[in-house]
Amino acid sequence: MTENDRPLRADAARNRARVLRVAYETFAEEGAGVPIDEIARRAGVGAGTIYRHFPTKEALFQAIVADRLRQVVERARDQAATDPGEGLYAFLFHLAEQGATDLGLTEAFAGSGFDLATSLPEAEREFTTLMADMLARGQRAGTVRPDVDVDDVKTLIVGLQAMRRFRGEQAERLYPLIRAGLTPR
Amino acid sequence: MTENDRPLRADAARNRARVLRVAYETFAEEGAGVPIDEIARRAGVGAGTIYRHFPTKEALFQAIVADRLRQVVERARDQAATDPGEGLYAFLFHLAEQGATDLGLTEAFAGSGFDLATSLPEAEREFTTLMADMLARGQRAGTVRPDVDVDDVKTLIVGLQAMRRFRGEQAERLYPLIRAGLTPR
DNA sequence: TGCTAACCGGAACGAGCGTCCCGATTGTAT
DNA sequence: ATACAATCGGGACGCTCGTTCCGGTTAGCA
Repeated sequence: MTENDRPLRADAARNRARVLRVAYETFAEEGAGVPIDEIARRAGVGAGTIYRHFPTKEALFQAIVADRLRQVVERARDQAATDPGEGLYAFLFHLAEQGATDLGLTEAFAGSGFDLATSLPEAEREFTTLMADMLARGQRAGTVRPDVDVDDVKTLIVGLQAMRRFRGEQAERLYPLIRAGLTPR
Repeated sequence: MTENDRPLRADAARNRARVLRVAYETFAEEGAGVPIDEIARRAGVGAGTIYRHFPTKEALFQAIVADRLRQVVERARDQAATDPGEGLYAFLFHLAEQGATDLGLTEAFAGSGFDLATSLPEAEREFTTLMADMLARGQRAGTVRPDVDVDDVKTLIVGLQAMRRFRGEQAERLYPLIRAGLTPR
């Protein structure tokens, strides 16, 4: 019960929203390593203002990642409903593209100094469930090998995002190849 | 011509070798981010001693990586000579395994704050040539798709090492899958 | 309008790390 | 054995960055 229901003062609410928006962009561009002062500068506030809304830098990063994950999961749900056979592939490659423009998300998946399952267990569980679902659908539709499991898909996501992050658009050339590897012979 | 041909004093030579050996192990375990003081402590010397042999931490890291690359290339040459069809696959998966126990090497390939082609152009060229060679052999032997090029292989290496590094042995389950993707249908 | 609690910016603090410096030590040539 | 130059260890310095603190400012209510 650390909740505080009293509504924020107008300026405080404005600043909080501003910080969130700027932090979102900044983590995406620079990754989790960016200094708090840089986010404060971009948002036009003092560092103290950020710390009044988020107890640590880590907490701010988590808030952003949780939100980002929610978006990704939502999108994937639509994808899966549309085409069971393609859902998993569309999701994988979409995630890879996201990783290209969102360094923070990539780091969250890779787990560099930040364990998703520990920090955001709820979001992680939702994400895993969704993936299991899409995988099963693909396997039923015959577009995905039956011997692939959820952990394999998670591993693949890490690899795909690393390729996309470090090798740029060059990585896209490998998507068909990955798909071929996942397809039953 | 920044060379200095005068032989090192006995203690200096001993320390230099000791630092190289310890730095090798330490970068492998902890990655390029490990403090110089930690390497100095493990080697039983002062930080100043390291700086007398290597102008910067970066230079020490480069020296280690260059050596590591040389080993990898040498091993790959043997591999390629033995079995043209399997050479590329053996090399890829060997590199992935190396990445598991050698964080420094992984970082060098991924290019996180360190561009191989710029820092060690010679080693990089040799590495690239070897890869092109193995790729061509595999394609001639019919075990590798003809539409794959050297850049694709480099991208794959980044992905494989990321998988191995962040997902541990779990990554090995995907090796056959990657191979399937690379094999002509 | 005036009061006050909430909020603000940014200076200050402390920890971590790369690099430099210097008085003490030691290898080596004579 | 002696002398001197090379080398050594580790403390000092400067910088970055997360976090805290505080004197000044402002929103919201009476």
